[in-house]
Amino acid sequence: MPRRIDNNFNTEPTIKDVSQLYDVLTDEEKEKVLNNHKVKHFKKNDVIYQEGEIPDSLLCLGSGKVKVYKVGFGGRDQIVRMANPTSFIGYRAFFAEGPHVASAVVIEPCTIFYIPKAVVYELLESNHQFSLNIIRSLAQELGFSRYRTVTLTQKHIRGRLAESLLVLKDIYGLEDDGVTLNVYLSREDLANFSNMTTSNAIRTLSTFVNEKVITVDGRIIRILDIETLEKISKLG
Amino acid sequence: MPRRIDNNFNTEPTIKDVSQLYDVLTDEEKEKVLNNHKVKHFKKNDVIYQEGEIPDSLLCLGSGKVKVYKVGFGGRDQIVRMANPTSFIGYRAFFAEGPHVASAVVIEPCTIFYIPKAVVYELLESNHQFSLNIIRSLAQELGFSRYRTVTLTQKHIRGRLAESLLVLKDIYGLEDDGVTLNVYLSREDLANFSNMTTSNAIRTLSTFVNEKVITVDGRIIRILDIETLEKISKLG
DNA sequence: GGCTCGTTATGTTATAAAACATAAATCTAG
DNA sequence: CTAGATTTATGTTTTATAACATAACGAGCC
Repeated sequence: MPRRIDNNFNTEPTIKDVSQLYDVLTDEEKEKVLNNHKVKHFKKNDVIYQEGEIPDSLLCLGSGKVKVYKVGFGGRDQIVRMANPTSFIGYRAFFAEGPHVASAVVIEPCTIFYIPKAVVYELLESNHQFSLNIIRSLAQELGFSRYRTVTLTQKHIRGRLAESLLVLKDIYGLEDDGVTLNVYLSREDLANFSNMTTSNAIRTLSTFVNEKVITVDGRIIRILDIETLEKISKLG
Repeated sequence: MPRRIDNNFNTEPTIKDVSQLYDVLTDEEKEKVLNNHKVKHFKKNDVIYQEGEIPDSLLCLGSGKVKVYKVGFGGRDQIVRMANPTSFIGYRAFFAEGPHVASAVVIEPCTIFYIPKAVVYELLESNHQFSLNIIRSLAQELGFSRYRTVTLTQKHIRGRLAESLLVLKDIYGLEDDGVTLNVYLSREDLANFSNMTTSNAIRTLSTFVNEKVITVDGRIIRILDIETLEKISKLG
């Protein structure tokens, strides 16, 4: 497989990049956040948190890529979210004040900011715009989750996989060439994101290649014909 | 079919009953809400809101029962929520500041309180505990939605229907006899809640009756053996 | 009382997708 | 550089569930 391009090699992120948080704070609040957060680095396949753990900090993904998945019944996992910078991760459990009900694992090397619970709750109290941002994030993610429930239960395999590729494009974008999906998942992850077996993900990817909708080179996927891909996604 | 019992015949609800809202307000804020809300009544099968509409008020269900569903691809609807008093409805779209992506229809006669957008945003600004309640609600509902995504995609028909019956029991409870589900859905609604065809909902209900797990009398469902029902739900 | 329409019930057939079975290709570690 | 493990690929069989087809039942209406 060709080398992956590291888009962040020259820009080590800081918590100031988390605009959802930092942009709405007063100078005093910014000071508090800057002095009261930790930075951790994770490498590929590291576990960031696991189902059952109780969160004690709010986590922001500064750089890298993360999958969030629930362990299913027949052994198959369901990826419920693919997170991109700079968004909060594990924040659903944090704000529900309960345990994580999914696990987060690194797809691409990550920088993660940890803001202690007490600090976050002080911010929620002092800064209603921050609260509004959290509310809006949760509301949008709930909308996405319900949409996915319907598509994952009702669309056929081709539609589900096509949709997943389009969702990944929306989340991570394309590389400079305008066709290469800027995320490299195993067939198994792709299957777990699309609610199908790994075999069927492989098979269906192959048919997309045969139909000249995409090309596949290892884990690198190039979208050749996005209109057709959207049509496949729509028709189910 | 026997007469349905109206649990609210002697208690017309008011907005003061919406504890998630009213209990955290200051006297001044209570006054504002009391003077600035509308009450509407709906009868069975009425549409409260529809996919695509833009919400301009926050809605609270004072009494009654509501189904929230998304129109699927193959014509089959997916019920994404069954709402009970006294909870907010349609609030996901309201707080995401976008259109409704699902429709809400009355299952049992409803009283609904409408609080105008401007008033809600004033409250969010002045009362951080109210914001926290909204955040917690959304976070919990997102957790439920993701859980359902996994069960609806991975459990088999029996497991899905068993789980739906248990979820309905958790939401609406049982009648005084301790066995009768306190909600009366058509087989079609039950199917749309459980991601299956109406035929299969009918068929599977019958097998549960044969196995003496439940009894069915029209739309009245009695849970005879909840341990077995939980086992069926767990095993998929 | 008989009629119509929506709902419930049940049997049969078709099919999408899982499960199973190998094998080839690729990566990883010693 | 080789050996083992993991991932990808592809063909075959099995099965869960949708789709289809009637029919019985019940509620509301003339």
